Amino acid sequence: MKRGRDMTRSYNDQESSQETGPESPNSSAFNAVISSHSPKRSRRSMEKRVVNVPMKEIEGSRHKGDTTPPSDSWAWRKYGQKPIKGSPYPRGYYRCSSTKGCPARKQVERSRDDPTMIIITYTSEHNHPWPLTSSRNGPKPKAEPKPEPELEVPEEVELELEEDGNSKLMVMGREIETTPSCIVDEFAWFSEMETTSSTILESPIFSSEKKTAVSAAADDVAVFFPMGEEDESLFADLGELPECSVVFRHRSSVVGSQVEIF
DNA sequence: CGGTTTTGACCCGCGC
DNA sequence: GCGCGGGTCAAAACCG
Repeated sequence: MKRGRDMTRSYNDQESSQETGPESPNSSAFNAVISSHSPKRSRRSMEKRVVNVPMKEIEGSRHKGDTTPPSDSWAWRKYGQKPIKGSPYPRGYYRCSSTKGCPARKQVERSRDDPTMIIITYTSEHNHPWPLTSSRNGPKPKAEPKPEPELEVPEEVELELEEDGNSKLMVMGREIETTPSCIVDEFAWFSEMETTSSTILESPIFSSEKKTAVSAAADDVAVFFPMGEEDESLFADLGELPECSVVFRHRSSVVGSQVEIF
C-alpha cells in the first residue's frame, strides 16, 4: 500500500494541469512559443512559456537522458517523468528549487517532430516573478557543473511585430491580441533569459539582436511598451535594459528562429 | 546528511 | 459514466 496521499499540496498552485500548448510548430533553430495563462482551468493566472532549444546547444553541459534540461542557471528539481503518447521521448517535470515556495515549473521533452529540438515549457503564476527574472541579485542557484558549450549562432530570427495601437501584434505571421503589460511581462522573461541562460544567450534574439535594438533601435521599428510597477521590480536588476521598455526589432535581419506569442 | 532523482501510484480534466 | 492521458505526489534510492 503506497500513497496514502493527502490533499495538502505543498505547492499552492498546482493543478494548473494545463494543456501543453502548441508544441514545436516547426523546427527552427530557436523557437520560443510564449503563451499567457491558460484560459481554461487556471485556478489563478498561470503562465506558460515554451522554448525550443536545439539539442546541440545543450550537449556537453549535461547529457544524461532525453529529458535532461539545458542549463538556464536556475536550480530545478525533477519531480516526475512521463512517457508521452505519440512521442518516443518521455517528458520530464521540474520544479524550481532556487527559492523556497517558487511556483515555477518546467517541462522538458524532445520534440517528436524534430528529436534534435528540446521543448521546454515554463509555467508559473502570472504575478509571481519567474525564476528566470531575478537572478542577477537574486539567490544564486546551484551552478551547473560545466560551463556552457560554445554555441553556433542560430541561423536567423524573423520577428514580425505590428502594433495597431490596440495591442495587437503580428508575430511570425500570427496575429495575437494582448495588452502591452502582458507583452512586457512575456518578454521580460525573454530579456532575463538573456542574462541567465547561456543556452539562449547566443541567440541573436537575446544578444546582439536586442542590444542592437536597445542601443541603436534605429534601422528598424522598435516597439516600446510601458512597464508596470510589478514589471519594474522584475527588472530592477536589469541594468542595461531600458527601465520602462521592452524592445523588439521589426523584421530583424535574421531569419530562422521564432518567437511566438499566444 | 541534505538535496536530487527515480518511479509507480494517484488525481483530475477532457473527450467520447 | 468511463477510460485515457497528462500532471503530481512521495517513498526510496542515489549522490556529493
